[in-house]
Amino acid sequence: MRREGRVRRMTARPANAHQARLLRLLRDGGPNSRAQLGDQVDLSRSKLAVEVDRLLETGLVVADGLAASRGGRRSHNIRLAPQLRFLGVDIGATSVDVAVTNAELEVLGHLNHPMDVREGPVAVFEQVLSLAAKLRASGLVEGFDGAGIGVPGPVRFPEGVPVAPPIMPGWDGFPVREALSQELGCPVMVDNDVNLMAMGEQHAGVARSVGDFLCVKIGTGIGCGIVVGGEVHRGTTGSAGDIGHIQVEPEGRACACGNRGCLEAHFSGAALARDAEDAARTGRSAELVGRLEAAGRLTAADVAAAAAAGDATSLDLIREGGNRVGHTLLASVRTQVYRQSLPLATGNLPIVLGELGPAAGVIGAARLISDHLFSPA
Amino acid sequence: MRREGRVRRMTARPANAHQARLLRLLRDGGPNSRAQLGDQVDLSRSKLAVEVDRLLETGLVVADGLAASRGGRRSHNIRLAPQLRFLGVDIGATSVDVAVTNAELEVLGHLNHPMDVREGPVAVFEQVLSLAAKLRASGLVEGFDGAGIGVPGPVRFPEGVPVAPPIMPGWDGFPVREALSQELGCPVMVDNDVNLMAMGEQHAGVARSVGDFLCVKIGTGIGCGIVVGGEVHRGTTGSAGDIGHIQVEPEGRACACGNRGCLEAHFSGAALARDAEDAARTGRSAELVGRLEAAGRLTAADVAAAAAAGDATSLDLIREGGNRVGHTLLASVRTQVYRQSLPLATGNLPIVLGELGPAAGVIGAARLISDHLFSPA
DNA sequence: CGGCTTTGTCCTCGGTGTGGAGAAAGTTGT
DNA sequence: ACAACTTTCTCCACACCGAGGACAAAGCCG
Repeated sequence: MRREGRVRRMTARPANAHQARLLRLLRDGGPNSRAQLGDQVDLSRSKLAVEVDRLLETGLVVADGLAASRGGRRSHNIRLAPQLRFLGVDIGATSVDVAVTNAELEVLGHLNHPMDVREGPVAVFEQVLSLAAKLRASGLVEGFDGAGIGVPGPVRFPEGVPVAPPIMPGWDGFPVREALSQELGCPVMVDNDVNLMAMGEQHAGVARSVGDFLCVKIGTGIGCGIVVGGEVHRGTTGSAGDIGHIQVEPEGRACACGNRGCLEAHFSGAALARDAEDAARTGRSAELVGRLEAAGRLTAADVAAAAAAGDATSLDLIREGGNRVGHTLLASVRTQVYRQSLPLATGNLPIVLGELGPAAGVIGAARLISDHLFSPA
Repeated sequence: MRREGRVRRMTARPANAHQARLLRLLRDGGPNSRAQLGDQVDLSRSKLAVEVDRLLETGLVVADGLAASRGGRRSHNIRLAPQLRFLGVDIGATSVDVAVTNAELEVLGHLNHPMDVREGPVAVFEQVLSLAAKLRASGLVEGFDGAGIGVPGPVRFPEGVPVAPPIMPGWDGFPVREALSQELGCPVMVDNDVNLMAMGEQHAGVARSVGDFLCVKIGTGIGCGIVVGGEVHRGTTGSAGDIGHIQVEPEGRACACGNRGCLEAHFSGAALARDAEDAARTGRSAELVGRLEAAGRLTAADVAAAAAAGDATSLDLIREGGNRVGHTLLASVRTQVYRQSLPLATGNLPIVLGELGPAAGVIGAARLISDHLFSPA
């Protein structure tokens, strides 16, 4: 006997492409009347009714009252089952984000915890599960119907396993998908964090209704999500967007990956150093002023050292760097790109900041798993 | 009454996706037995028989004797109608290539004629039609069932119209597809020449069975064909692969497009100059030796001037530049790419020369139109 | 020449989607 | 309040399509 009040988790999957299509329409467009759905799918009314009825039987969608009239008899509203829950996990280099969404990918709860990814998969997973438990305890959710997870490095997508990740060597080959699926008892999909950020902005952010775009994330590392024809392009090895370690300066600064002159080592580091010198000159941090006078200039390493020594300004710089630098950075990127390319190519090429911030990753993760579950079995 | 000996041109189109699939299998795999086709398409024998019979009725395919036994009753061979003919046209900056192929895209005849694309669409079309007439006169073909044409610049693909092409300003907005279709009396598709080169190498060249690759063409200009998941990616404006006018040197050499420091202005020009100095030092060309002694160094402009003055070596340099430079160039590109990227990304990244040479463009053009015609109407 | 395999054809049968008829449920105008 | 019109939903008959089995034809092998 089923315990009362207990919510059955999603077991069914769409039986065919039509049902999958309907589920995605309801996910992306929210509740819809049967008639509205009919306008969008090019099926006969009878066929549509059959498919909707089957979805109702499986419990994936539920009836939701009557829709407003469009001039005649009112249609019945349909929506995705309200108790469906997806878990979105975004593992960054220095923190993990965990969020729970409904089937329409609206974030119902979101937690963040600072944590170094280099502590390894076991420790990070413990943290992820503890955050997920906290969300569960809040009463928003009794269980998860699926989970998406992003990691800061290349992923062999079909298996959900990181491969040769430069900034998280301990994760190489760790069966992320398999392990998390075991722990949570639900389907899991794994992807690169920047790909998920791209999917998040595509679903609910600045890239809504854009079919082709690049999503560049400048954080601890630099990565690039590539969306072609509405689909994320991962490349054979899952490293298609791994632009952080392209060499931009032949004999440049040493990088964590072992090479010299990587984009990542220069670009994000240099920006941080510039900001630190600013802070020193305006006297905001005695610690930085001291280091500046001693060395004549500041580097990213100085900021890191000052932060380790407890300097609040440096900590702020590191923490907020991404956001604060954003707008100036954007202007300079725009200038460079527009000057260095043909007007035809850039004429309709907006370069803008993402609008979801830290939510992009977890929303993208939820979308990843929903795309997986809302596809024919 | 139909005149005797006259070949009816292709009028039918595949009626559904299954037929389209079969036509492409026959195009790419040559004649096949019904049984072999059955192995590849996942249809019941009855269904397959029906679709093949319908294709036979339309005349798109013909029976072709008995296949070898595979241990039991021998199957009947099927092949694409042998009289089908596609015209492939490749308009380069300094010459036009025109070839005729059968339905399996085998080149039956190929003509080249030096010609400056800047003479404009009317003059170039006249030349193309004259070359096509010459092929017709050779008896290989009585008419064309479709034509593909490549032009050296961005194309608005659905309409088949060049847009803002830097090296052929007179072609901007000229209705290439419409005009050629009128003249030839058959369906025509238009694309960028580098995209067609990529399709050619994909069909019959070095990129066979490769789903994702870039095809870089270094000629008068520099362009890049982008193939993602087996499909050419053109971008919204058709300028996705237009890398020739990316600025690589902030205050570099002036380019025909009006900017300074374009990849195209530097890269191909510099290589040419290096080769010219070589030629001068080894005393192969008195003209170049003179210019070298006068100026201390040689530039692409010097080579052009020497060629204009009738210097044979310079003419050869310009004409054969692409091929001869190929291998050295390739080595240097390889070195740069491999050093500047992560091993994961480049581990399985061959960088090789195309193997079709000047045939790549026309084969790609034939493939473009065959893809169009061998798709559901 | 007899068994075995493969291929082609025919036929039946179940599933599927279309489109019409008609009822149910609203809106608008008088 | 009522008539006329619109929209939505359900039911049903019908055409079509494709799968798969039965069987015949054609070939191989010993």
